[in-house]
Amino acid sequence: MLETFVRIAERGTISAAARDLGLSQASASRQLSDLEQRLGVDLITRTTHALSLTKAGETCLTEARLLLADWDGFAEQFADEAESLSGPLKIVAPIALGQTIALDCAVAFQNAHPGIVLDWILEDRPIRFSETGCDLWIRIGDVPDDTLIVQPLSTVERLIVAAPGLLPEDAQAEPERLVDQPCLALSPFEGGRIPLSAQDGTVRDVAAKVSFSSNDIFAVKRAALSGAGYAVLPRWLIAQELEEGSLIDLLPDWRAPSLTINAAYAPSRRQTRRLRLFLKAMSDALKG
Amino acid sequence: MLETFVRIAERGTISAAARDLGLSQASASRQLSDLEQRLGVDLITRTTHALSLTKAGETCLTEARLLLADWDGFAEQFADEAESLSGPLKIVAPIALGQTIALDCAVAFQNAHPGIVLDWILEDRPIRFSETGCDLWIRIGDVPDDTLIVQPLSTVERLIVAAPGLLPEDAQAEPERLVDQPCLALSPFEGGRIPLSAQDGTVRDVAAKVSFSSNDIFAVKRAALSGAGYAVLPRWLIAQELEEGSLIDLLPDWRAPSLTINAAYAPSRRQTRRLRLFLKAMSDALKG
DNA sequence: TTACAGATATACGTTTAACGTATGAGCAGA
DNA sequence: TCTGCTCATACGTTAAACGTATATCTGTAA
Repeated sequence: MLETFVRIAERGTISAAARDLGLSQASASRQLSDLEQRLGVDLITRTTHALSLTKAGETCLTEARLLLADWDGFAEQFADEAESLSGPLKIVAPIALGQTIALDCAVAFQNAHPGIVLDWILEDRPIRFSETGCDLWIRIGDVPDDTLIVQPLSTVERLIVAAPGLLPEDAQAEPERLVDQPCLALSPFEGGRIPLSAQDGTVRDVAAKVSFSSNDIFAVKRAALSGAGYAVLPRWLIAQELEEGSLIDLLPDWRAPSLTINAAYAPSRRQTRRLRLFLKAMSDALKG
Repeated sequence: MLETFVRIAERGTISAAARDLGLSQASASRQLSDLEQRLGVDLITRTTHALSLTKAGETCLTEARLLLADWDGFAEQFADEAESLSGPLKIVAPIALGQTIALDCAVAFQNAHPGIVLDWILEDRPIRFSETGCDLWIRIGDVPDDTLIVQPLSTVERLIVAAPGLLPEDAQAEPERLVDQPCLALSPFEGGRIPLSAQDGTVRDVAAKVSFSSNDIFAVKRAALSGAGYAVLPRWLIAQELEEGSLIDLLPDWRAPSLTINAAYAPSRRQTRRLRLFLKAMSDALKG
């Protein structure tokens, strides 16, 4: 009943929700009516071709999701630990991360637990998490939603790199060597300055001469590989290139501020075991 | 289903729970079996004449109560504000408080909302709240259960009083005048000293010569009224006697440490409206 | 020891609630 | 206008839940 309502709200149509749940359209429609009557409020205003949540429907949706998650967690806590995991797991991740190491981890998790059905959504922009029906939101940097529980998974080391030849390799290199070089920036890049810090805590600001910027980090990486300039890139993205030597660490003693990879989820009283274990797996993978 | 399980656990027999819920004994028994099968765990070990919760049953009970409370709160939040309150409200209160002003407040609340069914339990000793099935626990002083949400309702001013004649009334009286007088103590009374503080913050410890002690505050009050000595009593207990003059404030400038009246309840995501309003009424009554 | 009162679990027929199919009406896009 | 999709309602069917009846067990009192 609650599940049907949530599904209807997510899919935007009663018919689609009914198909999802293996119900007839008539049943889904009736369940929604019943719920509305039981609560004494209209939840969804229906025209024949478009549904929209009422004000009460909005709050009902978020509350219902929490309630369902609580119930899932409740039922699951008694399940035998040895029992295999199963069930849906819908996750939003940053695009670049979700195409590479996070994806590897997720796929490995799915292989280890064949009963799990992963829905892997890539999206860099902030989302209204509660409206997405997702179980987990992986995000680099702050999570702009204080209704969620945020758990840091790992930190991202960011290096100044370029293709060999742009500058000679130099273990003692100082930040000032960057000022005349073209910078390949990941937009939005604000302020035009790159704050760098050394291992001993010294801090230095370097002006960046941006010659290329993109909102796609793979494009920035490719530009760097082609020798177009230097870029600030996370280690996980360029680990292989560093090893191969196709990119080199221009300032081995200096690092751009590290970012935090956070995991955010709805504050249900007891999270499902599959989410708990997925979080653990992801945390281990990102730290290792 | 969950409700049936909780009721069975509370009543200790399936038959009684079935009667409470208006079900046949067979249905209640089957619902319990179904729940156990669904969770895959034995919740209650049954012999023909006695039930006892298993380990899993214990945790299931507390979780189920929270889940049910959440559901109640969920369903209720859409109810029309104008609708009258109804439903059960089971409350544990300290004996003396629950026989006097708190009782007055509770009865007034019940009169204002005839649909409410109050179950008013008086108990001074710490309880295992989650095992009682209560909605609210009113307690003077600390609440020894950190799984609960604690909300201070009011503070209790405590005066040094005695019947007239024990000592002459004296607006400038100093604590030292007590040392030779018999003290009527509420047990447990530990340390043998009464810490007093003046309005200006001055603190003074007075040794108490205990000649009488009781675990019943009404007995202490009565002993004081009979002139047996002085006592430390809360203002709400003796407001009328002070007005009549049958007890007098021996140290008008000094007070024993005040206590806090706390309200504690289970951390459900959304408390029921009746509990919320009762708390407000009780808070107003105790502060006024 | 025996009888009884009160407890639980199961079997079986019945009632009730939920479901699916079918149908009519409404709206969008071709 | 026509087609394809939507939602709501009516109706017959299916499945779940319920109650009655029954067998069994146990603690208590005769």
